[in-house]
Amino acid sequence: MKITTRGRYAIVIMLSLANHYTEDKFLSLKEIAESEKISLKYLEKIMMDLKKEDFFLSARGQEGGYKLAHSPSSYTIGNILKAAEKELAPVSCVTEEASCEKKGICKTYPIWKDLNEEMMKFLNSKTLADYIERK
Amino acid sequence: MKITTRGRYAIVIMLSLANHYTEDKFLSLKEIAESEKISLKYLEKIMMDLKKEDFFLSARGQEGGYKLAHSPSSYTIGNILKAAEKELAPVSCVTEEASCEKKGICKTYPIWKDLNEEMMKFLNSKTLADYIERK
DNA sequence: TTGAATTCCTACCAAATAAGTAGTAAAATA
DNA sequence: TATTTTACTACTTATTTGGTAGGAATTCAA
Repeated sequence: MKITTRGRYAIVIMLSLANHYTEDKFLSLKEIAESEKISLKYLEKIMMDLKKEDFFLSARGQEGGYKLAHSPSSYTIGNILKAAEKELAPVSCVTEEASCEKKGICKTYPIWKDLNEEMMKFLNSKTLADYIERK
Repeated sequence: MKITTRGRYAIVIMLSLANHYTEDKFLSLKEIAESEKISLKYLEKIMMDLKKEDFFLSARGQEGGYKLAHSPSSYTIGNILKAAEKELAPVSCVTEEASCEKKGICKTYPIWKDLNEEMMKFLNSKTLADYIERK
C-alpha cells in the first residue's frame, strides 16, 4: 500500500511552490529538480497531470516557471495526490465510480470502507499551509 | 495507494475462519476458494505467508483444513495485512527499519508520518471480531 | 533580434511488482 | 488404499512504475 513517486513528487512540487508563495516571481521546475535531486523530465511529466487542475499560473521563457494560483491553505494533500495518482482509495470498490457487484454481500467491504474514511478524513483536512516552512 | 489482492485475500481467508471460529472442525481453503470465487492455488500461496505467523492450526487429509489458533478479537487487521503484504506504510521512510538519509531535511516527511499514524491507529485497533458476521 | 531558458507535448522503454499457474510430495483419514 | 487436503518449489504473464528521448512553442534578457 504505497504512495508512488508520482504522488510524492507532486507533493514536493506543490510544497516548494507553497514555500515561495509570498515571492513575486515564478519558480522553475529546474530549480525544484536540482534542489530535490529529481529528474527534470520526470517532474515535467508529473506536472502535466497537475496542470489539468486549476493549481497554478505558468510562464514560459527566461524567468519563467510556476506559481500557485491560490493560497497554500486552499490545497489539501488529498486533492494533490488525487491529481497525481490515478486513484487514492486503498481498495477501488469504496469509491462511487468503481462499484463492485459484490458490494452488498462482500464481508470485507466494511473494512475497506472504514479504512478509506479514516484516510480521507486526514488527507482532506490537511493542506499545504500545515506543512509549509516556518520562517 | 492500493492494498494488493494478496492483502485483500488474506483478510478474506482470516475473516472466513473467524466466522467459523465457534465450530469444532477445520475449514479447507477449497471451501473458501469456491465460496469467494478465488483461485485455490493463489490462496494456498498467500497462506504460506500467513503460516509464518502463529495464526492457525492446520490438518491435512480429508476433513482437513485450517482453524484459528486464537479468538477473532486477537487478530488486528494490521497484523494480517502486514503478514500478507511486504510493508504497510504508505511511504517506506516512515518505518523504523527503512530510514532515509534525508529524513531530517525532507519537507514532506511530516506529511507521511502523520498519514501513517492515522492509518496505523485504525489498522491496529480493529480486529476480526469487529467485522465478523453477526448471527 | 537572437539565443538561451523555459514550458508544453508525444512517444517510447526497462525494471519491478502483482497476480496467478503448474506440478508434485507428504500426510491423514474415511 | 484412494481421495483429500496441506505443504512446497518453480515458472509465467500482465500491469504498473519510474523513468528517458526528442522536440515544438513561447518568452524574455542581453
